[in-house]
Amino acid sequence: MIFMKTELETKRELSVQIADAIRNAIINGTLIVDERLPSEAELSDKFNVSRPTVREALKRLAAQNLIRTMRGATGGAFVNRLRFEDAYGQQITTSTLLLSMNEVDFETACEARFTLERACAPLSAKRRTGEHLATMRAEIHRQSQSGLSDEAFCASDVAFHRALVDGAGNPVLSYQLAGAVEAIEPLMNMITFSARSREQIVALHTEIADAIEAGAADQAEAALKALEKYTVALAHDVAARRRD
Amino acid sequence: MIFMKTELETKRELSVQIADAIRNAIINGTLIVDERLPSEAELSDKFNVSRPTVREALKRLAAQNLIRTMRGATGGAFVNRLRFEDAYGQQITTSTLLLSMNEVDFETACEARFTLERACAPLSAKRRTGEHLATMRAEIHRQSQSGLSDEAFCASDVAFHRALVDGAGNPVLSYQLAGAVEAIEPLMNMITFSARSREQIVALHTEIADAIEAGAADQAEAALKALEKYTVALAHDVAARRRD
DNA sequence: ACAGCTTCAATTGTCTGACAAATGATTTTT
DNA sequence: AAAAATCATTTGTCAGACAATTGAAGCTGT
Repeated sequence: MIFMKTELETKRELSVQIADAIRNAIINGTLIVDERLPSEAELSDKFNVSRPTVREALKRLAAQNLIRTMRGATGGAFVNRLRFEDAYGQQITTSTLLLSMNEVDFETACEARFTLERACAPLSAKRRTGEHLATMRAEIHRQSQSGLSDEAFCASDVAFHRALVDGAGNPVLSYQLAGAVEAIEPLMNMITFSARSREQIVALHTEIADAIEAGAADQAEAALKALEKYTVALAHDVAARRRD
Repeated sequence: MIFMKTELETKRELSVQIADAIRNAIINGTLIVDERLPSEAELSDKFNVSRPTVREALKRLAAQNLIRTMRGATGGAFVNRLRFEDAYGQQITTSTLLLSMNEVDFETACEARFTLERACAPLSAKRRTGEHLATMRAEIHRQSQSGLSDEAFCASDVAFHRALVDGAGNPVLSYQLAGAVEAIEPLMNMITFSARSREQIVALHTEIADAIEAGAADQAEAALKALEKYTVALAHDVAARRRD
């Protein structure tokens, strides 16, 4: 069995130590994907702690998506295959909180997001499929409809940019960018988009989609740069109006 | 008080529902940084569950760095200010597991990493401080010493590239890149670096540092591109030799 | 032999009640 | 006034119990 009857350190909480031990076993490959961990009763034996303590440790791991648990005779805790989609959620929550709690100003967040996104543009121009293009066009169309709430407009904006990033065909990039693109949405939601500014954004989105379709990386990067500049300017306007 | 005596849904586990409720309160600002949550006893009352169940919920949140707990008369659970440094660790663990569990090939991971890193180069060329440069030079020096283990060489490589990224002076970028740069290290560790290839890498690092120092963004990007190409080639050699 | 039903055993989910350990506040003592 | 002892509160840990779930095993009727 994986875990010897080992005595743990003192000082730190037992559930933390146990969670660490299991996490390390997962990371270094001692426990492999879909492998079943010992039952809670067995683990309490192995680590010489009570079942509630073991459970707290397992809940810590579950919160990180490292294990899943199921009840029943064949149930138990299993090492989870961490999927990109699952990781998106964590990434977005963490990034959102980081921005809101550390009072990152809009400009900094915007710079990070567009810097990373521009980096994806050349790959996307080369590799995007028809589906990516279709999504981008569809979102542009949605954005140009009147009567769209600011939230819906922002959500569509996110969808547009994710299609652009996904077009690069690199899941690692998509994962990394998920945080950057989505975390900024709450900040964007503070902006009120006038008909005039929506029009401008739609025009830039169209320019981007055209460039991606044509395989014109430079053009896409330039349009993204213009979009960043315009977005920051909009945010400044809002801030200025707030001060009045 | 924040949480009304609310009845929860059925089906999903209670500790998950409670954790979600508190997490949402943190995200939407109902609970602010450093605010103290009700004691475990109070929470069990509020949610009509037992204390172990409340504790499992709190441990889930603690695993995500959303709260910290302290014992004693004035202790309790407090909303944690999520710091960038704390988030680095999570990001790296998650990214590492994503790569190893999803069998992302080296080339894809490498492409993502260098694509993002190249995006940081222009900003770093503009804003890097003397300290960033000094770190880069020091790591280059370390890398050129003989008798360095492959692991130490890789670790120094990571430190070099982090200094480059940090030079951009955008904490959001640094955070995002931490995962990309560090997660690839385990994959890099499978490469055996010959004296010849170390020499080559050191030369490219020097080229990068020179370009950053001179504010020459294009040159830095070109050198990074060359480094990516060389790294991928090295990995291919290793794979080819393995097949023999 | 096979399909459907019942029973069973293992496992997680939840509860109760208790005690230990830590720790700031309070009181007492010097 | 300073130091020491005490206290109250809160988290950490434990033991034991029962409920709920669920696949497996066994049984039954055809």
